[in-house]
Amino acid sequence: MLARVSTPPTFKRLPRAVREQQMLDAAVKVFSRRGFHAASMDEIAEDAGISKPMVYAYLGTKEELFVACLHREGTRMMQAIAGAAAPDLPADERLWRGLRAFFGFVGAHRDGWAVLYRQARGEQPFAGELAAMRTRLVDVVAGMLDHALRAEGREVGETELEVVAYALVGATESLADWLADHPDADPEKTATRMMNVAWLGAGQLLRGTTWRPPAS
Amino acid sequence: MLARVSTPPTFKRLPRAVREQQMLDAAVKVFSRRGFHAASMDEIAEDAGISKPMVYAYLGTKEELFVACLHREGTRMMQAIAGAAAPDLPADERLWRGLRAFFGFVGAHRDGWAVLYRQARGEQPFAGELAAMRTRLVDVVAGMLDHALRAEGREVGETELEVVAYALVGATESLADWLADHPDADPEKTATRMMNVAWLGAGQLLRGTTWRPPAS
DNA sequence: GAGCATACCTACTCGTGCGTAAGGTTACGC
DNA sequence: GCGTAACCTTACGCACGAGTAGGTATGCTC
Repeated sequence: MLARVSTPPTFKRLPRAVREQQMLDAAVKVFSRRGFHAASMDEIAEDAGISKPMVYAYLGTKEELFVACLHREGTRMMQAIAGAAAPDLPADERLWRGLRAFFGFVGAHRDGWAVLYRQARGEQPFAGELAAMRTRLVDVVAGMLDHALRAEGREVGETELEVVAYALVGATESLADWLADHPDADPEKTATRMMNVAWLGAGQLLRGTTWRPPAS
Repeated sequence: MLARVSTPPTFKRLPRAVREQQMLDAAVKVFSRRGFHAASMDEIAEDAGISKPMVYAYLGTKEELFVACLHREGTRMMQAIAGAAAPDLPADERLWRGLRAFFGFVGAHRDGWAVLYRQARGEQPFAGELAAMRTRLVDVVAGMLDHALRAEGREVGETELEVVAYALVGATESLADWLADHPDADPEKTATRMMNVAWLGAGQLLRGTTWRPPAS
């Protein structure tokens, strides 16, 4: 009450949709800085310029809030990538565009997405959420490889394909981390480097060249 | 006291070194099942067949305990890999042996190491610990690539090298996760697959072949 | 300008789990 | 056979943070 006197005009009453976005912004920021567990609802509320019960009223429990963050950021990323992927282009062109979009997105949301991603990997409750996104990505990549293979009349076992896709996605994530940790690095250039590793490696595989273990 | 009567011979007094290993075993098990935060010291103590204050007396706080786990498992892994790396072999042979040792290790410690690794990525307090191990790995790989490059009279910028190494390490970790999630998958085969992607891709790069972005 | 819904707050409860104090028991040296 | 040191216990203090109860202000509708 006493404090109220000094801040009468500060409290703007805002519509729900706006406040929800502010809360999500704050949540992403705090979660990414502190990690899921170390982040407190109080801090998120304070950072959003609002009180804690409002967060509960709008976004639910802490876990639900985190999932909401994951969804918003994940959806944004998927859209950014999907927007760049014209399905009737040659495989390397599609891969290139996808990678460029992906690294562009990570570069623009450094502490946003990459760190949420890191977070969600460990925490049991969200392993599922994240695994789903990852699986979608792997499937997309595997599909692309498969498509390119069939176009050349070749074919490869399903597991084989999945594993290669897994490796590529892993390499890409790893470079995304690297990018997030190097604020002055160029996303475009990073995408090119990834493309080099991925395409030369995968390209060889597509052409039927394989490496065989020595007889040891 | 009453309970004591029914269990007089149960309590073996064991030397510190033995108990410490038992505690670490239990800690690795519980941390990997529950995750760092969800794991409770009580459960770890119970699983080790000992009471909580003993854990504190020997291994210190929860964070210190986790770091101790990380160190033990990390050291074991590094040794497994180092033991397989004769420095005077050709680069692809060395890479192959390293990968085989690595996947062999992960295969043998599925819920041990791979999951701790996943854990440590997110949690702020351990980002440093893990980053150090990762950096060592990246340096080893980068050194190998550099060595192979110079042998062919070629040379590449330092960042370039680091990034490629980063991508390879990321892809390898990703496959390690895949392996940990597929209990009946063959580590040897997984290593071969990784070798395919890595070596064909890196091999091309070594030979000077590079992919260039289209003029868009 | 009464009524009603929505935005928003302060100030609590309560569980959980880290870390510890204080004391009991076994082995071993002398 | 007795001290002493290491081993091991039960039982607690205490902080922190998720989630809530209950109340106040604001604006919109008729």
